[in-house]
Amino acid sequence: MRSQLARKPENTYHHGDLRDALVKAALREAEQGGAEAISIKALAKQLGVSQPAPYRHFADREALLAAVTAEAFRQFTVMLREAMAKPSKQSKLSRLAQATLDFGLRRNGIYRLMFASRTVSCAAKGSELHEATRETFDLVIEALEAPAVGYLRERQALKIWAALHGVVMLAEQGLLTGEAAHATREELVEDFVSETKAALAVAIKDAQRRKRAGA
Amino acid sequence: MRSQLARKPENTYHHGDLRDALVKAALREAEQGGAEAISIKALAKQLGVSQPAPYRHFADREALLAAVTAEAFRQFTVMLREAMAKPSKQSKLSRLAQATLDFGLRRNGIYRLMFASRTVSCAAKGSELHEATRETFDLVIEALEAPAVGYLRERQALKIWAALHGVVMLAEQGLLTGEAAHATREELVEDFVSETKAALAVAIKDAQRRKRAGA
DNA sequence: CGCGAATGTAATAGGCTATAACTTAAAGCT
DNA sequence: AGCTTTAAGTTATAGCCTATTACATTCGCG
Repeated sequence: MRSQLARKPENTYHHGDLRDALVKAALREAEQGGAEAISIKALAKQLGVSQPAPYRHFADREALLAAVTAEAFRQFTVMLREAMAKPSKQSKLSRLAQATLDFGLRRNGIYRLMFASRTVSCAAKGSELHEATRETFDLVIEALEAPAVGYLRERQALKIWAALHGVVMLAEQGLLTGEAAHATREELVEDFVSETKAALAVAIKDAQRRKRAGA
Repeated sequence: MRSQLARKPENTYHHGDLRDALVKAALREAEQGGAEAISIKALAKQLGVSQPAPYRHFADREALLAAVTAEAFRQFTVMLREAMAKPSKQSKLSRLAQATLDFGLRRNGIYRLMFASRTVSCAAKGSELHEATRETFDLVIEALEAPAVGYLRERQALKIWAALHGVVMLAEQGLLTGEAAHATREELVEDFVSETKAALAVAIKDAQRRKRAGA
């Protein structure tokens, strides 16, 4: 198998691994401009194949976008895992949160593809994509480092996950820049992290008290 | 001036108010499908004018999108004001929050145009669009119904604003549906509302104590 | 009334998606 | 090895969309 980003060599007929090369190249295009920046024709040219060649691997543009988004989720998940595994003074949750913020801003085109496009919300319930989003969310639960306490752990995970996405959104929109901000993105994120930890601590203590009372 | 949504009458040369009609019609198209659903050609046909006619009013598609987004912000702001003004047992903040959620889900295509597209983040600092986003944010501050306490009021506004956007995002993505959710969107939003009120109350008491100590 | 500016039209160029019909090469079978 | 099947790529082409150019019509103001 040949390198995935390579152009087709001049005098060969087959590319070698066009499908993968398309996804990777599309991901690079989407980094800044989002889904709109992905053009099948342009990708084909870039990789040195004819325009219709990509259609051997993807039924249409939507199918390519779905594959790209799934790959984006995989990369995102890997990145979060690394951030959580890295030894640090910060808590796992804090590291996950800051890593999410970083990803959302640095690779915003891809981030929008993942969290603000129709591609995902249209994904069927059992689809590769839908599973990928749940897997990422499971990572958030893991980052809480809390025992299961009824449904409260999932709820806290949902809440901080939502809050993080919101911070990325506002930051990208320019509401968190300039002198008007009164708080950096990182500070806001840490606020949410602390609140989550506090709420979880209360929930855990409550659960223990109920357990003792019941025993 | 003729009705803004009307087609051009059969035998007239001028439409009457094409610019406005284009914006309104585009807004209707974007309601479900977002920016991608807006086609200048299709709009022209719909309104009974030739394809190039819209270019008399907008330099290019981007310009139309910007105008549509600005109009969307105006409608959004009006809607929030109405929700806040309506007499209710709920607090202003709660009503603003639930109204935001409602708008974000019901008119998701438009919502994405407003909060998750490049159109806004590319808007210059003094532009119509940038001002519109700030105006909306000022409404959030107003909804807090709290006195200015250093920068803390703005910070709380930013936080709940971010959280609300995150909830819309997750809901649209399907993470808040099904048995797995353990919390409705509305409950999550109310959680954030309560936390914001609590945090503000603390901040206000703190400020008063500092004032007394200083006096 | 008449003229200029605003607004609309027809014709056209160029980019993109997607399909159809044909070609090449790789992989499997005897 | 030689034949066949199939995966993967090519050329040609249709159709939609954006955008521009050159021309036509109407509105409104002096």
